[in-house]
Amino acid sequence: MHKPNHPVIPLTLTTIKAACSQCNLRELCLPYGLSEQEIEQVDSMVGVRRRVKRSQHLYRAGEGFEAIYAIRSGFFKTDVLLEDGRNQVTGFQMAGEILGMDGISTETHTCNAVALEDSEICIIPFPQLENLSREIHALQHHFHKVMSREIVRDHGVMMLLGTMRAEERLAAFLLNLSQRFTSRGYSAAEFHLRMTRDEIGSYLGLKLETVSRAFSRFQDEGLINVQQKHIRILDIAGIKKLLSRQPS
Amino acid sequence: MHKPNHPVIPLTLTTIKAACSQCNLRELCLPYGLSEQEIEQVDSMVGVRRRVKRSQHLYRAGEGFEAIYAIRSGFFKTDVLLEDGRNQVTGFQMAGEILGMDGISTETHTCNAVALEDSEICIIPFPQLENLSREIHALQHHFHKVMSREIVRDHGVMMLLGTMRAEERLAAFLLNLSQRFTSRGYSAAEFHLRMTRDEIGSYLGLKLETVSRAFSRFQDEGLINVQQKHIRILDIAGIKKLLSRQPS
DNA sequence: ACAGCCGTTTGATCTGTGTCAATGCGTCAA
DNA sequence: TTGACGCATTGACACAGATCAAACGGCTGT
Repeated sequence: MHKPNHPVIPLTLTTIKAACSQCNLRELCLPYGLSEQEIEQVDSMVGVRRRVKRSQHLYRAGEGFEAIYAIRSGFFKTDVLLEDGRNQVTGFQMAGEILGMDGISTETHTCNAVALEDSEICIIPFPQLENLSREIHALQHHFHKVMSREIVRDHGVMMLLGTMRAEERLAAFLLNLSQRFTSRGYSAAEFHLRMTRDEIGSYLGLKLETVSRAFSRFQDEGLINVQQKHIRILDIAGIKKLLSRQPS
Repeated sequence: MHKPNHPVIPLTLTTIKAACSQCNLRELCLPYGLSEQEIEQVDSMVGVRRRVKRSQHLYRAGEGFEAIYAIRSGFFKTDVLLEDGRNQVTGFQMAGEILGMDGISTETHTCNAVALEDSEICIIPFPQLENLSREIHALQHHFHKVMSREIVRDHGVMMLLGTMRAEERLAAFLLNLSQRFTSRGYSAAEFHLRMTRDEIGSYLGLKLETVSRAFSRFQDEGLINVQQKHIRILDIAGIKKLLSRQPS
C-alpha cells in the first residue's frame, strides 16, 4: 500500500491521487456541470483520496476545520453530542455527497463523521475551493447549491421529527434511502442497511425498540421484507400511502 | 410614502434605498468584516429595502428564487407545509439574519417566510452576490460562514426535536432567544414573544397546550414570569440547569 | 468450527404528551 | 360600554412510544 507523506493525513491511512475527471460520480458530486478543462483544475485542487475504515472517524466535533470531503465510496453517519451524553444522528451520507460543511462557520467541526463501512473520500481543502470558485463560476454556483441542499434536507428532517409519527418517520426514511440508492444505480427495492437500529432511532428521534417494532409491523403488513439489515421493499406505493395519510 | 416601480416588488410595499454603510447591523449581517470601500460595493448591490407588514409573506414555497434577504428590522418565521396540511416552523429570524438560502439549491423557495411584526428587509439579488463575492474574498468567505451557521443551527434543532423533553425544548428556546436579543443590545431577561403558542409548539415539535403548560410550570417554579406574550426571565441559571439534566 | 458478544426482536408495563373540551383574558371595533 | 374574536390557560382522559426485561440470532474473530 502506497503511503505518501501528507501533513494532514495520518500515516496509517492509505492515500491515493484523486481524479474527478475519471470519477463516475462527478455528475452527482461537486464538479457537476463543469467542462473537461475546469474539471482538470478541480483535479489539481482535490489533493488526495483517503481510506476510512468502518467505525473510524473522518473528523470529530471540536477539531479544526480545514477541508470538506466528498465521498468516493462507502457510507457515513454524522452525529452531535451533548455534554450529558445524549447524541443525535444528524444524517447518513453516501457516495457523491459532501461532508464537513458544518465546520465552515466557526472554523471548527461541530459534529462527528464516522464511516459505517470501509469508505474512500476525497479531500477538498477549503481555502483552495474558495480560490477556485472565484475563477470557475459554475463551481461557485454549484457549491452554493450543495450547501443550500443541505439546509433544505435539514428542514425535511425537522418536519419529520416535529410532525410525524413513528411509522411515518420510518416510511420516509426508507423512501429516502431507496431514492438515493436509485440515483446511484443501485436497486430501489433491495438494499443493505449500514446502520444499526439504534442509529436509525437516533436519526428519527425514536428508541431502537420502536424502530424494530415498526419494521416488524411493515413486514406483517406485506410492505417490506426485513432480514436483519437486509431490506427488500415489496410495496412502495403502500409505504408512500403511510406518509400522505393524516393521523396526528 | 415613496413607491418606486420595481418589477419584483408589489406596489403596495414601500421601498427605499438600502445602505449597509449606514446600517448599525453591519457587524451582525452579511458585510461583516469588510472594509469601508468594500461595503460601498455591497451598497450598490443591495438594491432596495422593502417593508413587509405583519402577517405578510416575504416569499412563499414554490416561488422562483432570485434573491436572499437581510432583515433590517422586525421578526420573521419560516415554515414548511406538507400536502396533508401539517406544517413545521423551521425557524424564527430577527434583525441581521439572512433569509431565503433554501431557494438556492433548486432555484425555487422551499419554505414560506412570514413577518411576525412590521419589518424591513434588504434585498440582495443572488447573481450579484455571487459576482461580488468573486471580487471580495471576505464577502465570499463570510457568506459561506452564514450558510454553514444555518446548517449548524439546524443540527441544534434536530437535537432538540430528537432527544429533548418538552420542558428542555422550551428552556433551550428561551435561552436561544435571550442570547440573540442580548447580542442585538436588547434585554436578555425581558422580551416580547412575537409568535403564538401554536407557532412555538410547531417549532419545538409540541402542541400548543404543552407549550402553555410548560410556561406555567416554569412560572410556578419561579424561573420566569409570563404575562401572555411578555416574558421576564427570573432565574437564567435555573433554566440552564433544566437543559444539562439527564432525564430521558 | 466454535464461542462470545453485539445487535435485534418481542412482551409487559409505565408515562409524557396529545387530544378534547371548557373557561378565561385582551384587544379591537362599533 | 359592549360584544366578538383570537389566543391562552387549565383540566380530564387516552394513547403512542419509552422503559424495563428476557430471549434470540447471526456476525466476528480465533
